[in-house]
Amino acid sequence: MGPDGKRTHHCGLLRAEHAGAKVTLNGWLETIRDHGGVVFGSLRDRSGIVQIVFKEPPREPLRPEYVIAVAGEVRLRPEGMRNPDLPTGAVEVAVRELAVLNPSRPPPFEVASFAQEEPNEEVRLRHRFLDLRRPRMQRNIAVRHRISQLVRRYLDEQGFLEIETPFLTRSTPEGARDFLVPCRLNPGTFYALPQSPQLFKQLLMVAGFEKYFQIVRCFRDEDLRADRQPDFTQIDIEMSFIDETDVRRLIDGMLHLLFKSILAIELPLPIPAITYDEAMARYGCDRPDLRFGAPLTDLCALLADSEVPFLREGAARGAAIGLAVPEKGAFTRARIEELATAAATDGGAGFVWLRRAAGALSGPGAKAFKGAREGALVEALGLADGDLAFILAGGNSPALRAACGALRTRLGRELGLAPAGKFAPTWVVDFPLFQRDEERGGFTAVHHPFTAPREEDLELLERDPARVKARAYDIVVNGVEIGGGSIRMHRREVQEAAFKAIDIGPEEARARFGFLLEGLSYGAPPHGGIALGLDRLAALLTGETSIREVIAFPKTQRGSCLLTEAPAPVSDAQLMELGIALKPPPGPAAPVSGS
RNA sequence: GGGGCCGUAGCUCAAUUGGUUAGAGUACCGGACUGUCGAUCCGGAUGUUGAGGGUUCGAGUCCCUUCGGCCUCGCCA
Repeated sequence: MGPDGKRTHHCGLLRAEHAGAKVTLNGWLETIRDHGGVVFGSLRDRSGIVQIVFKEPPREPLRPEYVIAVAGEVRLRPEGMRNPDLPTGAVEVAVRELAVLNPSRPPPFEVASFAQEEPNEEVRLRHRFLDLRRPRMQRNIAVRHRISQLVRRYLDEQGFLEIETPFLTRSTPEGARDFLVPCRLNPGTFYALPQSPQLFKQLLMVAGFEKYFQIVRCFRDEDLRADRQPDFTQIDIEMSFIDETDVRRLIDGMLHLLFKSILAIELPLPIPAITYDEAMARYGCDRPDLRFGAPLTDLCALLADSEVPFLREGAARGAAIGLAVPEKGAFTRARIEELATAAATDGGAGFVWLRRAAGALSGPGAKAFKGAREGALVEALGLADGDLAFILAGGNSPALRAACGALRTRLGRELGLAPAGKFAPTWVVDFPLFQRDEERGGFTAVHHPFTAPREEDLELLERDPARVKARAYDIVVNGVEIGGGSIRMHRREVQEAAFKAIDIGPEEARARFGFLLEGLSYGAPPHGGIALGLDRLAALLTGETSIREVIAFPKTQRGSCLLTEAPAPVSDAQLMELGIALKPPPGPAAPVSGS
């Protein structure tokens, strides 16, 4: 070993062909197995694990997670002592020299590759540097890297330019809550961290770059979820002189490349599309999980003359839905009632349920389907033997659909209806442009206020905004929204008309988005784009259910980082410099001290 | 802001209906051992039961408050 102990080889790459080689390895000691006369260790670096052997006891104490350098000779292991579970299992390194580069305190949890007990997430996040040392996390982070690199190369080959946009920018109080950053140079003013580079990428199109992309951090101050962090990463794309199909084919190709490179799965192209209306009708959800069937079935016609009052009345109001799943007796009666009750409550409806077994219907709902109606129900729902069916009726149609959609998702999860390893990507298209704002009245943009309406709906913009369809598209895989985008309005008049439809007057539009309107009036080309959630994509491709598993340093549900303990108070001096005074915390007045 | 689950040794968990000194595996410390590979064997030490309050003869267990983690509804153009 040289004086610096630098490695000549990587642990996980040693093979029989290296036998006889003099090597120096650096890494972390995974385990130490001391037999008195002979001592074995497993040495780990990023590439993997190899066994090291000390024929004489090491002079320094060795413990798990010590960082060491060893020099010695690669040897074939004696016959019968190979380890078939290890890629390096045919060899071992006989150590002649050892240097402890750095000892380690006993780790709070086992880092070793064989460790089965998963420490709880709080402990993992508090010691994230150790958690990330575990093989699973090493792999996840490496896959994420692969995705980024593949995407960069793909888009570069397609002629895209990677262009950065500012993080310190202007608050545009549409959409999510902004994170604000006080500006010292102009007391009382604030930057906002971008919710997305939306306006900048459109202006880059005005600027004539034609094809832009960026793998970029976005910031939204909203509540967290398993698939939502306050700062998250988008693959952001914008193109000029294109239509919806161009964007979709571009992303089809990107996903095909990613699935092939990372999972060795050949996605059939083109990725199919379903309209928003169809998704809502069949799955009660705008991001349906198409890995399994169990579509919602409209039973209004079948139930129009039902003897059961609530079924008949629901059908008359256009709110009667049936749903069948291959349950095969997996649920208890109580569980079925629980699931149905929850859905019925959410949908403002009543319910019955029944089973089909040995060709006959049974269960509390069976008596509502006697005689001819039985066959009609079996056919309508495609009821097979072992199926469980829910029939919900009442309330209003959209609410009932949503409730049934949630029920379907839940049944899919609890019954394991989605085959493992299956991926069902789909585009969702023809979204409405606007939705009613229940709180404030009027309309808000479904996607964002820069999304173009369909050409044929332009005249509806003023007359009947609810019926305007958007040139927007979401890409959904296995019930997860991976990304979404739209063709934008590139003509100023259309953009202003759209603002008007969502009650943004000319002054307000100028104040908030003046620079965009300006840009649009100087020869903006037709353009559109999309943004994909890199975190969600990485979770999907690693098989993780939370994006925290593919983010090196994620935040908890309360938005704090358990490692750095951010967010944290700042000093009075810092606040003073920024011209910021904190209000006293709310709550009961502090008791008078003393006496 | 609402609903749900959870918090016991460094870690993963147990602890009967509220009842003796809160246990186990693992990690840790000491010892033995020349072919293990999650080594084995012998021995040892390890607790603010998240925190605070209450009920009770007695609380890990019941009640209230609070802190923290997770899931979820709202929210997330």
